[in-house]
Amino acid sequence: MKRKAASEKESAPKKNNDLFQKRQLQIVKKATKLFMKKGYAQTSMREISKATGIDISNLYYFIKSKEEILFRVFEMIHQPEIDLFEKQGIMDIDDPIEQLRTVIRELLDFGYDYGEEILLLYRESKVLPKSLLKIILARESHFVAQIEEILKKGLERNVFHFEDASFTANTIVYELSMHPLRSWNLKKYSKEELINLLEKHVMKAVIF
Amino acid sequence: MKRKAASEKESAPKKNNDLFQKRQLQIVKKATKLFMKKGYAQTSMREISKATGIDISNLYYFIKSKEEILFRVFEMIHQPEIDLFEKQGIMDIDDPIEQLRTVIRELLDFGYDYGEEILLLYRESKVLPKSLLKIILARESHFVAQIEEILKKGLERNVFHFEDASFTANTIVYELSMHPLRSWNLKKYSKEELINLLEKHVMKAVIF
Amino acid sequence: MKRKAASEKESAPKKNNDLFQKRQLQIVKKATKLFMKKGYAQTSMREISKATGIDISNLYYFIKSKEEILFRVFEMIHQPEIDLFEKQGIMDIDDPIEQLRTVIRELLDFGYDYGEEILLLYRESKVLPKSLLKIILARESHFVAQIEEILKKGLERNVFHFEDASFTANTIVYELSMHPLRSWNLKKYSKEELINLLEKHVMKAVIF
Amino acid sequence: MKRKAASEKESAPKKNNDLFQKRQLQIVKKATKLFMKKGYAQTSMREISKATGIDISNLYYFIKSKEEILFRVFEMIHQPEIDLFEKQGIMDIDDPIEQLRTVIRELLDFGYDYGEEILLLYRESKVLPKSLLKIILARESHFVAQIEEILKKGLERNVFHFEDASFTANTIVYELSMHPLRSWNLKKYSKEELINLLEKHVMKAVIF
DNA sequence: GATGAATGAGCATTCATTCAT
DNA sequence: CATGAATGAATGCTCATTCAT
Repeated sequence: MKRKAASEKESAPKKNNDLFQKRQLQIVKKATKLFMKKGYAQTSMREISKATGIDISNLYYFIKSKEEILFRVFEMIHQPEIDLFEKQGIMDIDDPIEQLRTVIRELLDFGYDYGEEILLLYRESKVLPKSLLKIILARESHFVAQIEEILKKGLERNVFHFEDASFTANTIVYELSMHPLRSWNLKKYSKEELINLLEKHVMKAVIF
Repeated sequence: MKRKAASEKESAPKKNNDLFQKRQLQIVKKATKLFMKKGYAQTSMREISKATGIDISNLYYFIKSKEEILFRVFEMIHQPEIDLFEKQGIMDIDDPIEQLRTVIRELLDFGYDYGEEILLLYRESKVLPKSLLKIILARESHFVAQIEEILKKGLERNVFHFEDASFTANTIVYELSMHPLRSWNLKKYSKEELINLLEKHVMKAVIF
Repeated sequence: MKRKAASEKESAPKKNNDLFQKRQLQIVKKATKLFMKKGYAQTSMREISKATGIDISNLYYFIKSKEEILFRVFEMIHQPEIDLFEKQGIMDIDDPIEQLRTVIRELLDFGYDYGEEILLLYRESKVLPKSLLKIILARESHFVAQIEEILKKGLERNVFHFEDASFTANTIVYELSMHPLRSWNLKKYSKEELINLLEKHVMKAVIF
Repeated sequence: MKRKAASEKESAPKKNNDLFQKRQLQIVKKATKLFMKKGYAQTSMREISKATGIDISNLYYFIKSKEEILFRVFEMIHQPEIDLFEKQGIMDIDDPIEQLRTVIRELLDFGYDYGEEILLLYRESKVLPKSLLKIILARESHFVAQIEEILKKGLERNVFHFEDASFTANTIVYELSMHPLRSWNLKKYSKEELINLLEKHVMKAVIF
């Protein structure tokens, strides 16, 4: 129902300065919360304006369109996943079992805390135009590929057993989102219980 | 002036006749397609009107609100899942392994064909008011409970091994939705390949 | 989908500036005329938009709802009545007869010129929600109370005679609205004739 | 906002029979209640249909339009006023004072009991097209004229004193509607108190 | 007499976005 | 950087009324 093509304004690369980026971040963060609570379509720019305290026309000084906000929300959600591999030095762990276990634990932890954000990702992707959606999915794929690598290494060293590395990597990533996507049926488990159960479930799938 | 309170509207379940129900079905079916393609919020009643060929005001003769359409869409999607257990005589199979395998195959098949519908379910549930959402989730829970039963039987007979029946049942149901939810990363697999891979993955999780 | 609850809208009393208030006044004034001519329910926002030359969506920038317009119409009609006592120094007149006569003359004059507005008040009050209606009625009561005071003073000084001050004050106020409410049967009288007749009628009721 | 001219259908004078008129009455009575409670514009034909239990399209078999219902409502409200003079043999009373007093008492009594109906009359007259409104107003005028006659007789016999018979008759009729029109400010009085106060007020105006 | 289905115009309100200052 | 005002299109929904059976 878009009003107009986002129109590639690009007008103002003038602001690389802090304030500009700070404001953008502020907008995206508040928007994330609103989108999670009410859904993207049900959240109006006026509400984002009110929540941030930034006047509605000024809002458009910092972002090009509502769509761009959603895109940046998605970017922001992905960031921690990406950081994971870099910051925690996971790729440096040699033992594949240990390595996978670490990834899983970290991700489950993340998935538990950022449940709503992940849900948002699944729920509202459709809103994005193909071009932007592609960027998001590419990030995801890269992430899956990293897990695939770990799996392959384990397969070579004969500590993992499974048929198809790519499929298995996907399964693992998918399972890590189980809690956010099905939380209503998992309320009876504590965070620790759930993480333990899922960890075992995933490891079982690759070990035997 | 606020729209009239939704009250006083219940009144008329007078229409049990064919045409009425046929029209309702027609509306819900077309709406399903539109919702899948564009998202619920992005689909207007006018579009549904156009797609069904039913005048917009007449549309409201058959359904109470846009929300009701979504609810009925969800109901309709759930129906085949529910039928599964009843129509296929699955609950009559004695051997748990055989029984679970049958359920999985049936469900995967279903999940493959109705991918977009399932996606819709995950994506747009949030739109429904709590009261209606509860009804949808109750159906889901019932469905999960049936799988849990199979699992428990297998556990008693010592052919299945896992820690927590409820959790495992949830996992299985969740995995069955993997294809619809992550299709973009699974395009390289044929339907058969995917079903085989998933079947093995699930069975592995309960057998060992 | 119900219109959003009226809540969260209060937010912005930010605009004290001229244009904003000027526009509001412009809207209310035009609306008054339309409401008088066609009735509140029969006047659409589109018509108000057209009459004011303010785009319909911009209209909503200045007023919250059609209902609010009606409320402001009522407020505006009441204002001159209220001003009467303050501006004309009526409360400073000592002689009750002279004082009452002045009030009557002023009000009749007002009632004659603002006949349609008063009619509107009687006709459309029902549209307002209780909370707003209360505000309107409170103003009326205050006005009646002021006349009651005059009457009581006259009673004490033994120049007025009647049974019940409150009732009589109400009667007087009511009679002042006679022309607007029954104009169709009073067309044969000129403004002066009518004012004279009514003045005598009212004075008679309190003097003897 | 009328949809279409009432279109002088006239199609069916076939039904002079009881049932037809009974149904009409039933409709008008229920409609009166709804109009009083919610206002004419805010009452939909669907609601009238529901309240009467008569199917909405069948409703149109008995009445030509929503407008006609309102007209008949007005007719019905007027009827008792008209009956008054005939049924009670008021016109046969010789003494003007006694006669006027009787009229007043009867009318006040009526006005008290049918307050809401009278209010409806004042409130919604505007909805009627001129042609129908004329009929209603003619009835009113006839009614006023009857009171005028009584006044004139009293004037001739030198028991009444006032300047203008027509004006005074109008005033009296108007005052008789005081309770319905200003009930919010008169709640503190009982029916008897109010009738007594008003009776004295009116008689005072013609006697001295 | 009664019913279900249809019609088409209309409604109040909200939206994302832009412009001039 | 910030603000008030404007724009124009869209939205979900309801209306009085009529038609064919």
